[in-house]
Order: sequence, then structure tokens, then C-alpha cells
Amino acid sequence: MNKGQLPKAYEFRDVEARIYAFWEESGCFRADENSKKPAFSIVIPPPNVTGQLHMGHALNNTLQDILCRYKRLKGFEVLWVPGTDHAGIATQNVVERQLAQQGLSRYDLGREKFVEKVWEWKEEYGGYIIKQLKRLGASCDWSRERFTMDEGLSRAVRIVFVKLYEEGLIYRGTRMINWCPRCRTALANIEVEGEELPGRLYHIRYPLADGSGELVVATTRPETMLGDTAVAVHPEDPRYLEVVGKDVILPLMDRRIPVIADTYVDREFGTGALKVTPGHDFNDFDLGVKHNLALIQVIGEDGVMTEAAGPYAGLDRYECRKRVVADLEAGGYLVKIDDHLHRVGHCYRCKSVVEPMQSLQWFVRTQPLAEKAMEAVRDGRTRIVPEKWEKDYFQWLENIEDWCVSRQIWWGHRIPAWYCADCGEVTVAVEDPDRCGSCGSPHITQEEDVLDTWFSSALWPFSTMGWPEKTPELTKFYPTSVLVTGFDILFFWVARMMMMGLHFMKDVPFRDVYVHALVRDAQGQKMSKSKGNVIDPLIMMDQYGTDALRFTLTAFAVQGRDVKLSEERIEGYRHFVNKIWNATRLVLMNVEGARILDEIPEDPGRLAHRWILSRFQKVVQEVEEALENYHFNQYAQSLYQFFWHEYCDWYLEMIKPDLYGDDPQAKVVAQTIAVQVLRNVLVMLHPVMPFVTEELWQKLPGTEGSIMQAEFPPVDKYRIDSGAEADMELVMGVIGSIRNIRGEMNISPAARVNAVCLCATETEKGLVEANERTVVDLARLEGLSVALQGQGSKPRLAAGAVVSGVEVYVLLDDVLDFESEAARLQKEITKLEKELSITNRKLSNEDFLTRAPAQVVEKEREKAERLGEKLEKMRRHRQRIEELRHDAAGSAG
RNA sequence: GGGCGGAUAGCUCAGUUGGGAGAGCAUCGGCCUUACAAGCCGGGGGUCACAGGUUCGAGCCCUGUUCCGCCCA
Repeated sequence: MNKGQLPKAYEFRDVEARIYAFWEESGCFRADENSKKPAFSIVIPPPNVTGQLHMGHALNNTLQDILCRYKRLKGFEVLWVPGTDHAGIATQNVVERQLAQQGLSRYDLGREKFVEKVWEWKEEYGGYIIKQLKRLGASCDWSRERFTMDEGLSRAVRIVFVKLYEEGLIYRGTRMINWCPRCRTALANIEVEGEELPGRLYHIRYPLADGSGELVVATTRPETMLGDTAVAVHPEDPRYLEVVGKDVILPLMDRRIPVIADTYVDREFGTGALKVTPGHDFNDFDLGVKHNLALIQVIGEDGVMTEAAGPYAGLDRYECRKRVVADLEAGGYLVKIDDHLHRVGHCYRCKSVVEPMQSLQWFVRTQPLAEKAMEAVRDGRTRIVPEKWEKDYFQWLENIEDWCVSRQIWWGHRIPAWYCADCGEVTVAVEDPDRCGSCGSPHITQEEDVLDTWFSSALWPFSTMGWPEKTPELTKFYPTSVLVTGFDILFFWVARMMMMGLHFMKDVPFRDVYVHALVRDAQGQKMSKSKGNVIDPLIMMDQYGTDALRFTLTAFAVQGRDVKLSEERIEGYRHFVNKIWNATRLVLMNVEGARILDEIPEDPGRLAHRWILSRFQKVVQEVEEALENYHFNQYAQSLYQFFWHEYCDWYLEMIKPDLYGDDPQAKVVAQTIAVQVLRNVLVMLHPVMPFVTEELWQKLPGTEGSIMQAEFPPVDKYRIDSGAEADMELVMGVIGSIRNIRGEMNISPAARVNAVCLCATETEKGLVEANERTVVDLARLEGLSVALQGQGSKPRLAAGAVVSGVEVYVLLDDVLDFESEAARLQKEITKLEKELSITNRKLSNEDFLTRAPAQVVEKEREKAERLGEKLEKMRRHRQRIEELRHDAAGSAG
């Protein structure tokens, strides 16, 4: 790539792919585990291998990439481990759907063939999201890409399983679990999403067995009555005191079941009488255990009614509900049906209604692991940012239940347990055994179930680095520096990584957890395909460029608030990319062939130079502080503000005369500072806008290699110059006041006018004089004369303003419109009067004077003085204008 | 039912020890000004949800109310 001239506009389409390839070839992403540099490491939240990049991924990975690129610039050895997750249920569902199109089910293929098919699918389509991450610019170390079902990771899973089993932290048992009849597998509790849906509350009559009356129970799921083994009432409910201990006859089934009393029953709900179905409800199950009730399973694993459902056996659960209701009505058992909002559990993968049922499954005993996970956050070994998420973290871990880890699917890590046909014992081992560990019988068969995908994800921070081997990667990069993730997987993933990391590595998996928000649409709605409000990051990248998308997400990534995204915002920030491009273009046009200085002179002389260098220093500090504290929006906004509204709007405009002029000394200083500030701004912008900054970097003089290898601008405190900033403020104020007058008085930008500055002090006079050329250029003046107040007369036919101590007059002669000038002045005076009265009110308050800090009082006094003087000057000017207006009216009449 | 978060300009939102209400976008007016019309210059626009309290002083701290969102049961 040649240094020098740029095309007129930034054509990101041509640039992005080329730049990314350049990075990959240059090896900039690769982490050296033997490096002497301090380590910075991140493991990617592995996207589902079936996944397509959505805005959540785009945000998540942009933020990670910003941190990684920033730390590289700061001299760290950065490792960003990428990879994908085998996503057991989700992936299996995808392949099953494909088979279904050919009229096949996974059972038609059998386990082995089916798993083979999934692998084929994975090889063909699985890497898609990796390509999309590259498109986003992610600077992952692709040489270390991992997949949760890789050989190494699978081995880690086995070892962990076996160790936990040996330690008694994994057990097999019969418990109530959530069952997805569609996926035909057990789910962990947190894999069930409760959704409030309009449903019905059915009131059903249960006659007392002794014929003395009846009980009316209310239920949202009438089909489960087939499995009822009791009716429960509150022991203190006066309505039911008589019936406790009696039996009722279960309608349709003709079964006698007891009426029991338990304080669990909510007297306010329904009729206060609760049908008890221990086979299909968590609470009822507990009641069943407590009261020694029978448990009848009437709904099967496929969602079809079992033999125990008598005449309803073989019916789908929903069909059964219809039939039960119809039969109840026909038999006179149905009292009424009310509309009712009801929370229903859905499978988080396929959204089917889950069925609580009793089942034999494998569980992780989580409590001892959870204790350590909480301790590590409590004592600060891991910090959660923003802090408010710590509360959720603790709350979940405090109430944690055992984790059901077995899944009745085929795609995943098969549980390393073997059952003996002879002695019935279980052998759990890392290496496949050929005989029973207990009796030595060769008649053993492996457990059919696989492990929950999150079981392997929980090991991700160390399994990806080669555990259980003691690899140099683990030594150098574990614990990782930070985990960047959305709050939706705080429990699924973060908490479990904490548990596993602490247990197996004896150290936390990450120092910081940065929890970012969800991306929503402009109305704050969650993006979803069914709502049709999805903004596809790939389309956005196509239309506006990757940098624009990344910058938008970053600028809106405020801690603790969701990112509300709309296409217009992305389009808006594309303008910023273009601005960067064009500013660089201007600079390049003016430094071509020039001999730029190696060092900026200690005193560059001109105010503009000292000012921009001072401002630049402050921005460096702001940017560092923002990134160190995960204030991504502040990072983006600081640079946006500085670059556009200070560097471009003021600095570049102010140095144009130097750049275009023929003073070689002034020229080379301006070139040098313009280039150096620009170069360093590009470096600071690089983490968020990697592509355009790389492209421009390579065009700038004095650069080599990739911007990724540049050094983050160091802090030069001596460049901070508050005097220059204050002086500049006055100069900008003078220019601003003239522009304001021009704008309000409708003076064409093409018209050159004269202006006068009457200064209160010699210092001000000297300052304005020194910057006369700048004022003339930027305010588009014909000429500017500067004098001390009192010396020389005030211009008559002029519009005026006051900036600090300087009276500014724009000479308008015959074009001065007294009406509009009077109106303009009145507006300004009213504003000043209002401000002054507020300040004076404070200063006349005895309590304020005695109780407020002296500093604050002094500040108010100064303010009052300043406002007073300004007001006085404005009033005098208005006075003159009024007189002139009067004279003009007089002479006209 | 329990917990958490939010309410600031037309829109989206910043505002970190309580002492000047701000940005971007949108809007209005003026401009082809030798980097950029994807631009430049200027203007207008707010009872900081409501009601109390603490304080010399509250967008910020405390209490209550209303509305919205999320999590858990």
C-alpha cells in the first residue's frame, strides 16, 4: 500500500476483507505463551455451532475485540481464545428437522449413524459463525480455535465427570425433573423458561365417598387429574374442617383418594381445595412425599397419556385435556371455567411446554461448589461489573438446586458410566472399561445419556488451554483477565465456570466479569424473528461497513442499560467514519513530500498547537480511564467529540493558513503536529474501528507495519496547558460571537465584513491580536481591528456581543437592521438577567454565605461580577442601538 | 407475591464524591467556504415522572405514589 493520496471516499467493501487477510497473514492475532510481556486473556463465550451472527454476538464480540486490541496497544501479550459450542439439543434439533424433511426420524438411523450425520452437518455448516466473527473484525487467535467436542475438551469432560463422581459430587437418582416431550430429554431447572400465558381455570366437582357432599377443586391442567392421589386443603380453612381425613371419588377414574390438610395450600387461590398430582408437579411431589401419597405417572415421555390414564391412554396430552373436560361436563362434574393468566414452563430450546415428571437422572451436587463460587466474588478474587449483578449471582447460588446433567439425546459427551448386567453395579471411568469394575464381568453397557452442553462449557476457560496437561498456556494465561458476556447466561454459564474453575484449577476462571446489556430494537423490544424487528448485523456491515456498526454498538454500550439500536444510528456513525477518512485526506494532501519533524518542538508557539496538544493529552487519559473501567460509551464519545469537534472543526481550520502558506517553519510544525495527533487518534480509535484506522495508518507518513503493533499514546503531562485552553476558549468565543451575529442577522457567508474587538485588558488585547488571522479566517471577516476599551470610539452601525472582557462589534453599516439587532440583544440580555438574578439570590442568602464552602461562594461572586459586567456592556450597546433606531425612524419620517 | 432497574430536549440517552442541565439524532434558518453536502455555520427546544423530606443548595441523598421493563416464585 502506497503512502500518500487517498480516494475521495472510504470504500469499506474493498478494504475490510483485504485488511483482515493482512492481519491473519501477519500473525498479529497469535498469542505467544512464552512471551515476557504481561498477559491479557479472554475466552470467547462460544457461540452455538449452529448459530448465525446476531446483534447480541456483534455487541459481545465487539467489546471483547476492543479490550484485546487496546491491551495489545498497551503492550500486553494478548490471548483471545475463540471457538464454538456443540449445543447438544439445538444442534440435534437442526439435524432432526433436516431428516424430517426426508420423512425420517433419528430413530430410523440409529444412534451411531445419526451422530455421524451431525458431525457431517457440523463440518459443512458449523464454521459459518466463525467466518462471521472474522467479518466483524474479531482479533481472535484462530490457531487456538476450539470446539467443545474436540478430543482434548472431551477428555477434560470425562476427567471432570469421573473426579466429581469419585468425590461424591455427581450421583444418579430418581427425582422430579423437567421433561421436554418434544426434545425427549430432561432439562435443568434453569433451562425452563416461565412464560405467562392466558389459560383457563377449571373448577371440578369431586364427590365425597360417603355421599355427604363434594369438594370443588380448581386446576389449570385438568388432564393431570387422572393422576391425582389426594385433595389438599388448608388445615385452618373453616370451609373444609369437616372433610379432612375423608375420601373423595376421583371423577372419570372412579378412584378413592384422601383429603389431606397442609399449610402449603393457598386458601385464596381458586376454591382453596387443591388437587394433588405427585407425578406431574414439583409442589405436589413434595406434598406426596410428606403425606406418603402414591405417585401415578399418567403422561409419558413422548407427551402421550400412559396406561395409567385408563381410557385416555394413547391420547396426546392436549387431546386428552379436551376429552377430559368434555367428559367432566357430560358427567356433571364441571362447575365452571374461568379465564386465568398462568405461568407455563417452556423448553428454552424448542419452546414446547415442559412436563414435570419423576425420572432417573444424573445430578451434580452443586452446593459445596456454589459456596466456593460465592466466596471468590465476596473476597474480590473475581469482580463482577457492573456490581449490581453480584446480587443476582449470590441470590442464585444461595438457592441453588442440584444440577440435572443427563440428557436423553445423542449429540454430546456420552456419560462415562457403564452398567453391569451381572452385578448391577456402575463403573465410572475415564478410559472405556471392558469389564465391570466391581465384579469383573464383561457384560457391561455404557450409559445412553449424554451430558448437558453447559457441563462442557463450564470447563471452557481451562479446557481450551489444554487442561489437564500443565500447559504453558495455562501458566501464562489462566486465570483469564476478563469474561465479557450477557446477563442472560450469568447462571447458565458464568456461575458454573466459577464452580468448575475453582474446583479443578484452585483459582477463579477470570478476574473480572463484564456483564453487558441486551441489544433491543429502537422501541426497546427484544429482537426476535417472530416480531420481525431483527436488525441483522451482516446486512448492516454490508450497507454501512463494519466500523460503523461496531462504533454504534460501542457508543450505546452504557453499563446497566440495554442497547436500543436502530438502523439510522448506524447510518449516522458511518458519517463519522467518513469524517475520519476525509480529515486524513486533508492532512495527507498537505504533507505529501514534506519532511515531518521527528519530535514536536517543546514550545510549538502558536496557540492552536499548544491547545490541541493539551486537549489531546486529556483525551488520552479519558480514553484510558474509560477502557480500564469498561465505560465503552465514554470511550467512543470522548474520541468522537475530540476528533470531530476539536481536531476537525477548530484545529485543522486554524492551521490551514500555515499548511497553505509559505512560512516553512510554521508549515513544518503544523504538519508535524497535525500528523502526530491524527496518528495517535487513529491508534486510540483502532480498538473500536479496526479497519478504517488500519487503512489510514498505512497511508500516513512515519508509520510502518500494522497499527495493531503501534504503541498506545503515552501520557505527556507537560503538554497539558490550561493557560492555552483558557486562551483558546476566548478566541473561540470571539469567533463564535461573530458567527452568531452573522447567522442571526442573515449575513451571507460569502460577504466579508469588518469587526472590532475592544478588550478590557492588555492581556486580552495581546491575545486577540496574536490570533487576528484566525479570527479573520474562521469568522470570514474582511478585517479585524483590536483596541483597548476607552481607546478609540465604539463603532456605531454595528451588531455587538461580549465575550469574557472583550466587546465584539460586527460593522454592518447600511445593512444593519436595528429591529433584529434590538431583538437579538434583548434575548441575550434577558438570559443574562435571569442568570444573574439566580446568582444574586444565592449571594444575598446569609445561610449560603456562612455555610457553603468558601470556594463555592467565591465562585458565585466571580460569576456575579462577570455577568454584571457583561450585562452592563450589553445594555449600553442596546441603548445605542435604540438611539440609532430612533434617529433612523426620525430621519425617515 | 418477592427482588432489581428505569422515568432528564421531539427521539435515543450521558450526567461517579450534592454547587454551571448536556450529547447524538431529528427540527428550523443560512451556505457548493480549494478534506468531507455522508459536509460547514447558526438558532430554537427541558417544572430532570409526581408528592413530600434532609440541606445554605437536590437531576443526584431519604420516604411515598404512578407508569414501564426485567428476574425469581
